[in-house]
Amino acid sequence: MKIATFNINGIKARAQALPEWLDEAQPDVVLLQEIKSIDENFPREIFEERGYNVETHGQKSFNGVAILSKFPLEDVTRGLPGDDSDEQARWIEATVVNDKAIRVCGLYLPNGNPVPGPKYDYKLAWMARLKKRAQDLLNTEEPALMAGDYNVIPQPEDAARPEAWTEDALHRPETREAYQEILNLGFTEAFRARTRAPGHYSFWDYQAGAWQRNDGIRIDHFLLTPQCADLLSDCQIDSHIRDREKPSDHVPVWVELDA
DNA sequence: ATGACAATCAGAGATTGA
Repeated sequence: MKIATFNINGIKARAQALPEWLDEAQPDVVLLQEIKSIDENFPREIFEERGYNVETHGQKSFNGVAILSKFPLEDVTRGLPGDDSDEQARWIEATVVNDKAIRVCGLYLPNGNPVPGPKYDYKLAWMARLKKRAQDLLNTEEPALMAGDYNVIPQPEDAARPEAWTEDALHRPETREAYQEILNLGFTEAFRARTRAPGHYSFWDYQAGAWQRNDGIRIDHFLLTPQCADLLSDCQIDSHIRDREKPSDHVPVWVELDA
C-alpha cells in the first residue's frame, strides 16, 4: 500500500498539478494539507472519478486537511483532541481497511512564526496535544502513522542553509525538542529510517529562486508506530514535480507499506 | 535591512505562509 502526504497550498490552485501527479504516482492513500477550502467547495469529483473515497476537514481561506483513499475509510474523526476551543482545521484521521487495518492521521502543524509571540505559543501547545494523541496511538499496539506538514526541520542536514533557520519557529531548539520528544515515545521517522544522506528536501520557497538553487528544507514527515514500521518497505520524496507548471511550494512524500 | 512569491478573499490590499 502506497500512502502519500502532500501540502498542496490550495486545492483550487492545484486543480491541474494534483490530478497529474495522482495519475502518474498512483498512491492508494493521500493525506492532503492546506486545502484552503470549506468542505462544501472541495472538488470531490476530481478524486471520486479516479476511484478515491474522500474525507475532508476544511475551513474558509486557510488550513484544511483531507484524506483520499482507494480503500474504505472507517471511523473518521476530525480535529486534534485536547482543546475544544481550537477552531483551526489541522487534523483528520481514519482507519484504512485493506489486508490489514491501518490508522492514518493527517496533520498540518502550525508554522509558529513570528517568534516569540502567540503563534509560537500555539505551535508548542499544539505539539503538546500531538504528543498526547501520539502516546494514545502507541498504546493501541496497532499499525498507525501520523503524516503531514510538521513545519519542523528536525536536524541541520534537513536544510540547505541551516544557519538561516536557527531562530525560526521551524528549527528553534524548543521546536526540535518537542518533535524529538514525540519520536522518543517510540516512533520511526520513515524517510530517515531509509536515507541518511543530506540534501533531501520537501519544501522550496517560491521566492528568490529557492528551487533553482536547491535552497530547500525537509518539513513533511511520516511517523510510524512500531507495528507500522515493521511494514515499511520504502519512503521517497517526489521532488521532481516542484519543477512543473504552477506547483505547490511543497512536494509529495510517500511510504510503501506491506499492507 | 528589506523584499522577493503565491494564495485567499474580494474586488484593493491586508493576511498568511515558511
